[in-house]
Amino acid sequence: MTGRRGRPPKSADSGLSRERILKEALALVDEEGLAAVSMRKLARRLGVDPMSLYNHVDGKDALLDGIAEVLLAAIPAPAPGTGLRETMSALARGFRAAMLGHPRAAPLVLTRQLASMTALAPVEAVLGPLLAAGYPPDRAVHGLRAVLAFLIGTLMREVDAAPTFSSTGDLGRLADLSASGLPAVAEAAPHLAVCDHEAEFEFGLGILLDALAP
Amino acid sequence: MTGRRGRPPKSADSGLSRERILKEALALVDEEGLAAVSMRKLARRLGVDPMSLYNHVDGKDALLDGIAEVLLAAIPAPAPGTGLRETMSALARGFRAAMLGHPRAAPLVLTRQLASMTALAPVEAVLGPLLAAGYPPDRAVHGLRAVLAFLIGTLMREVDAAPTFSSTGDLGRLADLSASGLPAVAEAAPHLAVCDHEAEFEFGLGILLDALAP
DNA sequence: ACCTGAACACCGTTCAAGT
DNA sequence: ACCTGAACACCGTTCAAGT
Repeated sequence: MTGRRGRPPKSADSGLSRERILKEALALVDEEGLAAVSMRKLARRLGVDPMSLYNHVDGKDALLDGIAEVLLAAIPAPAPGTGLRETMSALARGFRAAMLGHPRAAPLVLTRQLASMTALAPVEAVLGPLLAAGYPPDRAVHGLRAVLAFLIGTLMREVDAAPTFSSTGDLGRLADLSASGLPAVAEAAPHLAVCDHEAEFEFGLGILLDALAP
Repeated sequence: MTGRRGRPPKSADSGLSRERILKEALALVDEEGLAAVSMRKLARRLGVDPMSLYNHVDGKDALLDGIAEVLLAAIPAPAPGTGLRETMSALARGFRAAMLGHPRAAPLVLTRQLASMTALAPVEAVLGPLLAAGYPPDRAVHGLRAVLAFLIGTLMREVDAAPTFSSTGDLGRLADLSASGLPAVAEAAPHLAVCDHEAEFEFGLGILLDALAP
């Protein structure tokens, strides 16, 4: 019984691991934003040679996918056995909360093609009640995707990564809108110049859930 | 009358202009994708020193914003005077068509914070009929934003920039889904493994328009 | 007013070498 | 198995110089 299971401490055991790398990468994104992420800077933060990262992660793109999966994994599974509407609503809220917890990293989830199976648990949680409610599988998938599209679109805006087509709340903007010469824009200017994300989210989600789970 | 309006051909008149730069940049994105865009490569294609671009464009980020505005400007204004539902539906289709015409550039529109007034024309076109139909301004803006969020989310998926949470149509995937051990996922696997974008778009848009413009 | 080229401070990744 | 550092082929942008 030598302990250590055949892993002699030898020399440069830096304690690096995929998990530690992803955690530090997420912290870096939270602090400095996506544009600031580089393999070299991340290595510096970990006190390690840049090339060491490649022993645990497949390159920069795989690193970003990894961060996305960490975020995705934070979505809580809804309590089983509750009704269709409650389940869908809880999942949507969980998704939103997970993204708003890391707004600068959220675009990684919202804009990347993720191959992972990580996200299948939420899919199951939505699809189950839809099928149980009598939806034929193809319509259930349509419904799932419609809600997902709305979620992605709203969250991109909340996270400041999507076009508002009108404003972000600064004051000069209100004047611009009023003076645009477009009558409807001018009339709605006070509302275009602000965005209550919470209300926006509830409004859209309400429409979709009314249609899918009345 | 000297003609030439005080612009002597002098020397290195390269014929560069903001318009020519943006056009070539869009072509570059169409051909090689967003990741391949660099000031230096773009300059090479234009037969010009990289730094010359900075006389017409404010840097790489402004260049990307410029491309996005070119795309946005391609959305046709809907015929005025038609009904609420027709107007919203036409605009949604026009937006979608403009993005699908340049799928690799579309993320620039869908994921960037655009300060431009370029997009106010479509906003006016939607808001006008909503207000005329008796919507109070705040609810009209809610409706506008809900549709926009759905559009952004669906288009991100169509353009392969968003997570599907299940698949992209390859065949190994279907097997994975069926064998996932998740009963609802397995039952819906054939539908999760494919995505008829047209049908998906109509389904979601239909729900929203039914709620907003019945 | 517009164009140029050298220079600076960065990148991601390959490869050969170490332990 | 994991870590290192030199090297390669790139980046965006500043600045001084040209016309």
